[in-house]
Amino acid sequence: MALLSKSCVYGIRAAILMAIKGNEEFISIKDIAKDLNLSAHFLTKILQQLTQEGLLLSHRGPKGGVKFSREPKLIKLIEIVAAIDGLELFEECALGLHGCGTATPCPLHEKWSEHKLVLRRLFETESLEKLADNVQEAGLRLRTLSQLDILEFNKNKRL
Amino acid sequence: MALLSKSCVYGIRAAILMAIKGNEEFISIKDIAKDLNLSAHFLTKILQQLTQEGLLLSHRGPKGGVKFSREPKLIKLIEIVAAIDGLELFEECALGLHGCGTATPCPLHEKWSEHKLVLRRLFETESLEKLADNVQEAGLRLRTLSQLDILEFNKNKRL
DNA sequence: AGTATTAAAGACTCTTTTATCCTAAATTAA
DNA sequence: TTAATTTAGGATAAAAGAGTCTTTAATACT
Ligand code: SF4
Ligand code: SF4
Repeated sequence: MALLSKSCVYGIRAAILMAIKGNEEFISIKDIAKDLNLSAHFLTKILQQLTQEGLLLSHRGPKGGVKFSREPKLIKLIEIVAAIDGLELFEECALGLHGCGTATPCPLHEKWSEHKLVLRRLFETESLEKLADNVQEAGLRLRTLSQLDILEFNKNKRL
Repeated sequence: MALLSKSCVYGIRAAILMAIKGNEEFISIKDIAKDLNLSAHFLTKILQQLTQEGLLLSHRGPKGGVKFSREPKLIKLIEIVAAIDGLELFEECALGLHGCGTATPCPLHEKWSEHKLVLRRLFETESLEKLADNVQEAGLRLRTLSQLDILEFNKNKRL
């Protein structure tokens, strides 16, 4: 199990890429998909969710694409996670018990609920812009790697 | 996305139940499944993984069942997670990038790798016995709830 | 020896996630 | 107005996860 679904990871990567490109004009999803080495159709579906949540604005036709509805600086990672995976991760019990109540807490309750909060803060704190800066500084590596890429990487041990 | 797969959660619940029952004799999987309100066949599959990892001993035939290969006191939660879900959660990047290297870290690297460690320590620290005690003190609630149970719960708002 | 009990193993089904493909609707530009 | 471009949306397919069912093998008890 990964922490986030693949869709969510792709969504985050796309958002970081968009933040890097700035938010001046609409960016075509096809271009983003090409940069990330993803299927454009698939990415379209994912970004649709962000559009429906009001995080992105979209525009059809030539010169169309998507852009953030507000400054990337103000958009936190958790907003993207919430739109795609939901907030379950930060709100549910690690043991998956329903009918939670602090009156009769299940095992792990204390430690996990404390931890959930820390995790949540992490995603609430990180803004897209900060991540974008970080990517640029360190040398971008957002691209989904194909099998060939991985072979290449293993040969070169740097990418 | 949940933190742990359902199989893993079931495995942990079963293990806690077993720890509560003590480790004197083999416990029948059918009985555990009944207590947890799970399919016995399904639980068998899950516990098989723990047996194959050497965490449990199994024995067929009448009076057969499973028991821990060592004291529940010594068994940490992470061992069960490792056997069922693997350690990916504690070892992989939150953004799912391959070819990780601290030389050219991807965004989130610092925060997430720090956090991964905390999460790992949490699972490394909690022993089955401690959880079992906790369950008993607070009033056991390991049972998987059926839809009927949930209705019932919502009526009573306590379980 | 024979029967009942129990885990192991594998075939199979159902659901969810991931991914692809095709068509429709909106929009721009010529 | 026509053609090209681009997101939206639905149908479908493939893969993984969750769960069921049947058969087999081991074991204990009579
Ligand atoms: S008691 Fe705590 S850990 Fe258990 S379900 Fe409730 S919040 Fe989650
Ligand atoms: S750079 Fe850090 S976060 Fe990125 S893949 Fe490597 S370990 Fe994971």
